[in-house]
Amino acid sequence: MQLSPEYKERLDHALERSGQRSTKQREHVFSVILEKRDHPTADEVYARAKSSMPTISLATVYNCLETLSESGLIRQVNFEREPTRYCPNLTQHAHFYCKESGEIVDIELPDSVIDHLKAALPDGYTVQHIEIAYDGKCGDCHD
Amino acid sequence: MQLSPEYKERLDHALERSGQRSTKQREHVFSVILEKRDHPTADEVYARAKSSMPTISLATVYNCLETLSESGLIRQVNFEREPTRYCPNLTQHAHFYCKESGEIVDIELPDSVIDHLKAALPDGYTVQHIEIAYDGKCGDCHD
DNA sequence: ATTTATTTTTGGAATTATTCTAATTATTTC
DNA sequence: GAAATAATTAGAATAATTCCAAAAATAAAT
Repeated sequence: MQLSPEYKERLDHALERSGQRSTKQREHVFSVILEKRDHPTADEVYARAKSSMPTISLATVYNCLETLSESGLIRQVNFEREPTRYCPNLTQHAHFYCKESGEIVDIELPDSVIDHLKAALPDGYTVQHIEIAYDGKCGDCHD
Repeated sequence: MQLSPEYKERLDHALERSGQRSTKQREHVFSVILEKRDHPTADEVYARAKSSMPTISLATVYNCLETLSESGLIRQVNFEREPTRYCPNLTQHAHFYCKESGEIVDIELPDSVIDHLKAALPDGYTVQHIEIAYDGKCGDCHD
């Protein structure tokens, strides 16, 4: 429930870099996301955050998630029309959504795959981000 | 504005296969999507559909897009939290979203790329679909 | 062919995730 | 510590989509 010194420092630096203040709420939301390394929705983050900071509001959770994303400390993950989820894993990875269990699993991707994907683009295109989402059935959901 | 015989047949077969009826509205929505091969939202489809079928309702457009998707005649495309778009290109392809022009471009992907992506999955996982969305700047938007 | 049963369409209301607003509170700067 | 700036809050507003119940269309059964 407490942000480790190195993450606290990372947070402060990232916020400073983008000209924003370090606040109790931002720190708390960040710690909530780091604590259980899954892919919670804003509502879930709100529920978890409230348990040790009962006065925090949903609007603030949305605000914090937004600033954390902008500062590059977390990532947003979207599946179809479902509510946006938030992810503290900053490495280059894709997401696998298991239609059976609802589980979302990070899939680490070798650079070579990304290179191949970039090579598929027409000349003159510059890429900022590639979002890759699998769906299917995860290992636990097989017989 | 008129569905060609081969597409009419394809529509009827696909609907029959999934136990649904062929209706004027479904046919019309399908033709609207095929006519201009871009990536319209439901609202845009509604606007285009109304011009030659003024009585069609937005709810029906949503219904038709849903049944066409379920029958495998069109695909849904999602970018972040933006409204769902619909795409008549059924080949294996990704989408490039140009942040400058808003343009969405189909990117054809060689099988090898898909194979590499599948290979990145842990053992025991089965994939149903892989959604790949690039964003960045397209060729037209460079100096 | 009519009747009966099943699907679709329709317009509007309801839902849901998210954003906006204006007032209050906290943080930084002078 | 006072003034300026930024962040938080609660609740209202928004926007895409879905739900609903009645009317219309299509198919099946007599």
